[in-house]
Amino acid sequence: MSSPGFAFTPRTSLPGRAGRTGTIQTPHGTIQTPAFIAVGTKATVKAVLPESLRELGAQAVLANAYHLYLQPGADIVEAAGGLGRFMNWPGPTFTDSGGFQVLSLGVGFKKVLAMNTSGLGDDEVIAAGKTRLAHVDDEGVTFTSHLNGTKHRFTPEVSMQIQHQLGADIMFAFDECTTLMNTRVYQEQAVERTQRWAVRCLTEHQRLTQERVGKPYQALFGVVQGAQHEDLRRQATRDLEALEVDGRGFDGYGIGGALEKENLGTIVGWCVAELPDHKPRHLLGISEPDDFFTAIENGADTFDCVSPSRVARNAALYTRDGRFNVNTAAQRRNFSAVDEECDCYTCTHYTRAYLHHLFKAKEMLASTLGTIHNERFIVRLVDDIRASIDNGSFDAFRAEFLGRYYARSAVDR
RNA sequence: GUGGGUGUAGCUCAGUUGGUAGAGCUCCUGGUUGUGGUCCAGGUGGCCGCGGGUUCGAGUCCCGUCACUCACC
Repeated sequence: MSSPGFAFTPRTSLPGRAGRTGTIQTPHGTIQTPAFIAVGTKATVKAVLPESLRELGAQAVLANAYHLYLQPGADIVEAAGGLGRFMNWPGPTFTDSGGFQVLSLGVGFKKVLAMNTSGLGDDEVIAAGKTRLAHVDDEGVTFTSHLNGTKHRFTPEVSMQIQHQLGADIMFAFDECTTLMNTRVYQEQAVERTQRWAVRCLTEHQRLTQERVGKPYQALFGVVQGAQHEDLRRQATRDLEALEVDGRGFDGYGIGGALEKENLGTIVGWCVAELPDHKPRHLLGISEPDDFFTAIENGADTFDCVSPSRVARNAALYTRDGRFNVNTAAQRRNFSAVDEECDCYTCTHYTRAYLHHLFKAKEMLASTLGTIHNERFIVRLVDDIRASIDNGSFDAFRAEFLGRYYARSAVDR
């Protein structure tokens, strides 16, 4: 059953593999896939104007339900006319469910190593100076706001209500993200919990969709967990795909959770193998150049990641010859572009020496120019991969791009 | 001129009863994968103003000296 205003149409397939190009149709425009979705957690891609985002080729923006619920509040965004209207982004929008915050506010991703989190008290310290701000139970998650310490409770229903108010074209089901440190037993429990939550998300989503007549259709993606375990991943995917409420299932899927570089392609492959061709697959939180090729080859269609913008704000910039820090002494008198082959606003108007100066002087424009470049670099890379699939040169392009990017001659990056 | 204070890393300073020096910032180099990120980690860098003395040993105690600074003449 097709959904009004939302559809995915595959175009070209990668011979012998799951990779493909295609088009996602949303009420606010189309997305050519594979595509990189810019992250604007708090209804803004930090440091850049929406006009700049559009100019650099971003096709869509992803915001976060947890952050916008806390500030300014989902009702405000709704009253403004929805996320896109509110932030002046006319194109397609996504919202994440807040599920990831179960992890990032909970055990603290990569901040706490090998700590057994079960059975700890309420205010346990999870790292030097860090107090655990989220606790999971079977019904939902209790958060302590990182802004003002107030208590909040997210359930699948609450997340869906918030996301419907935010009004993004594509929403994600509320899930529990785990780490590779969790035990197999815990991973099983988390997957089961995520599945039960998925049913509730879909049910609430259908209820809200029917209730909100006249509003643009909002698509809902289920999220696959299961960490590095093949049986869990496959079962979780099958269970999600089998779900239907009132004759309607998920519109697409997110692949989330614990992923390592080494098994990323394999894990995406397991999930994709259990999914139908006519629904898009979003890989959550990935943006390293080699990861794109691997994930796309194995069937991922869209990506989102904070890395390009976060890293840019700390002076790390991408080039065809690898990433480098523009705030190092070597760039002080370098009057060439960040990347001579880049067509972004930053590279066509400014020099490394100028960016070096802006970063050293802690000027705001440093973040803006750096982010414009990094977002463009990543968007373009994925665009180029898409083009390479369409014209049959994927493997050649991969070999050329990665060979150069990771060559690390290091001499004059 | 007299009396007091201060001289320790590029900068601002800490150095306990004497046991061959530390912090923050700067500087240098990394890192950042569904944003708890104006952030994290590591590193370079000192004949402790200078010269004597006491002591096994002095940034620490004593004498002298220079510089800066405050107050009073």
